[in-house]
Amino acid sequence: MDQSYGEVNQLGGVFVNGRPLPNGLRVRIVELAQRGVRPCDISRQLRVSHGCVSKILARYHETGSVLPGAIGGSKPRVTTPGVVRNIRDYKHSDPGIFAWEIRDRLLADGVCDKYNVPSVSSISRILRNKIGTLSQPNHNILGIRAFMDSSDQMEEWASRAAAFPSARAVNVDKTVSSDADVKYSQCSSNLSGFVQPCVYPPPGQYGGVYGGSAAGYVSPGAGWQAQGPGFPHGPHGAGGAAGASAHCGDATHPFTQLKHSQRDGDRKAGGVLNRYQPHAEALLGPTGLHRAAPSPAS
DNA sequence: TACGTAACGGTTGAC
DNA sequence: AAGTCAACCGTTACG
Repeated sequence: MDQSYGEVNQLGGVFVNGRPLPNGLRVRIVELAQRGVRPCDISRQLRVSHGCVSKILARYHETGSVLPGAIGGSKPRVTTPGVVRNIRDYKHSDPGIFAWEIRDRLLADGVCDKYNVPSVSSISRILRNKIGTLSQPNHNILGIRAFMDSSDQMEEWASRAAAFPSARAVNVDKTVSSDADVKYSQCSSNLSGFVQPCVYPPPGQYGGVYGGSAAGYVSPGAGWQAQGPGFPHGPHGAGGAAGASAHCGDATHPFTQLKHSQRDGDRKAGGVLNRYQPHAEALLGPTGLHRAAPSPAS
């Protein structure tokens, strides 16, 4: 994390490998596209690779959000102690109950919703590895104590196509960058009316770097990411991000664009983004940058 | 030439 | 505390 940030692409633009373009630049891309500027021209004008322009526009059209997805983090577990306890109760009250019946009951009883209910296979595993052992005094002999082991949760998630509600949404603002405003604080644009370029926090950041030529590049400091805590726990989401503000010119605006998006299909299909956040639309507030008719896939 | 996208190398954050 | 893993990123190259 040194000053070594920043590389220059073929167009002379500066970027940081692995990090999202500043929101301001992302907004700018969408703005230009809405004005009818061709992607190739946007690419040249902003010195952003056409692939990136394509991705951002595709993402925007698909999800209505210009914001990057949440980077890093882990999936929230679904087999919480409470859920396991319920499963155990169901099993005790009806030893012959099937996993799928337990699943149904978890939903029916409101223990879980469709987004965080464990898969049948997960329930089976819980019954086998946890509940089963709990009722068998000799389970220690076998050393089967892996209660809520990590492999479990991963497997659960893998088997679970369902999305996890707001958990993901909340993660968005962590990548909320700020720099943008430095170069792209155009409150006048119609898009800016919806989304204020967010703030990559503090000084020394990377901001101002983007979109310019390499010559204009000022080695950014380490403050580039003032990301909040990870999504599962952090005060993200509408609340968390609402607390943040974005600068637009010398004015500050509440940052509200929290909409998360579906994965762009980079390497893996169906990123967590979409899985975690079926309710993302709810977060696309009036101030969020949205299309006329956002239609999140799925 | 313009564009979509797979591959790649990188960062991030929870576990 | 450090390592692993699976998300995400933007660039590049290819069709």
